[in-house]
Amino acid sequence: MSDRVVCRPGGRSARIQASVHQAVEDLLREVGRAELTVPMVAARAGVTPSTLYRRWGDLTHLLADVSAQRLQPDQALPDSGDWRADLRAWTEQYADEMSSKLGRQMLRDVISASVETGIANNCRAFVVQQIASICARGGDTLDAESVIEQVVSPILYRILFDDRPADRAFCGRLLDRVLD
Amino acid sequence: MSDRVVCRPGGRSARIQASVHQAVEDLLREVGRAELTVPMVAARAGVTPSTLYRRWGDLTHLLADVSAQRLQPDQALPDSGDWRADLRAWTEQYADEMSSKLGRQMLRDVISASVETGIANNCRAFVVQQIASICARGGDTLDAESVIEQVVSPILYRILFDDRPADRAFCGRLLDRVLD
DNA sequence: TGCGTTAATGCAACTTTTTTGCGTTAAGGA
DNA sequence: TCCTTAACGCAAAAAAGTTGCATTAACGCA
Repeated sequence: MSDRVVCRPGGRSARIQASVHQAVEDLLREVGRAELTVPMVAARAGVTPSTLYRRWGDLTHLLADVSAQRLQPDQALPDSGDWRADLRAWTEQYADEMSSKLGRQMLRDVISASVETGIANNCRAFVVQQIASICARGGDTLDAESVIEQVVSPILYRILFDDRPADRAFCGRLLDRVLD
Repeated sequence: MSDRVVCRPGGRSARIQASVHQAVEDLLREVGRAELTVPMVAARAGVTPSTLYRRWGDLTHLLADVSAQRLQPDQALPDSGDWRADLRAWTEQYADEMSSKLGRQMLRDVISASVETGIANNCRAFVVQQIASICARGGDTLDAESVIEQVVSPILYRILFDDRPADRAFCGRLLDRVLD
């Protein structure tokens, strides 16, 4: 499973994991999520399907694992000197990224796997950390928790449950509210 | 598919749909979501698996269909005379329902299927309608959209991405904010 | 009511995916 | 270097998913 303790992470295991992750990312672009299968990933990665089934359980958990890792290494936070502007920029980029087809798929996979594994909690922690570091620039007059509740949550709700887009205007309205 | 136009809804089709839905609900309680399979549902419902594959496509869409229907016929909204109290009661019950294991599974299924079908949008519409009817009691001094953004969204974010519970205290804090 | 049309289902053969047992490989430790 | 064993490859078996064709029964129409 994706959250298991890797008991023997040296050489081979790490090599296979990297190969599999790469295969998933490539195939997601080439054939799309709907057509993706475990045997297909295995063939591309040069391993037997049984390896994937044993390590990740099923396609959902494998995709969740890849997605969770993809969610981590965003680019470094830009610092314009104006923390409010930085927060605006971060929010708009976040909304944009999550609204994309790939972003929605990642959300879906992470949520699906999260019912048992709590992998989504890690993604949240990462987002909190990014927001907190921006808020710190403003002397913590605004806390990350408020941003999560009043900005991030409504954006994700839009993406997941609403046909209307989480566009710039929407983000701006949410930010105006939380920034007093 | 769940959102297809039912061209011939009379007699048999309706009977099969009811039988299948019932089978899903029963089996969800008996064996749980993880062990549920299409052939299992088919056997319980007394139909062939191919019927399910043809009508619903796969297990995810079938479960999303059942979940979406389950989300609709809640009990009638209680009217205590105090619309703010009604909103509080509705919110707490909603959070409670969605926080349960079954609730989280339903959210997961609806979201998963929603990437293509937009079935989640229907669920949102229903929630909006319920909230709006409560807000109407207060002369629309509060609009449903605000409640969605500032109360429902953070609750669902908690359930989906956070280990901490969406408990009474949390709901209360959100409501206090939106009620000025 | 009776009849024709055809959507929807049942059945069975077939393909693909998933599981499982067992032998082999290679990482980590003594 | 050797030993232990986690992780993998392979292949057989089980299960799930697909598809073509025959049958059933809903719906429209006279």
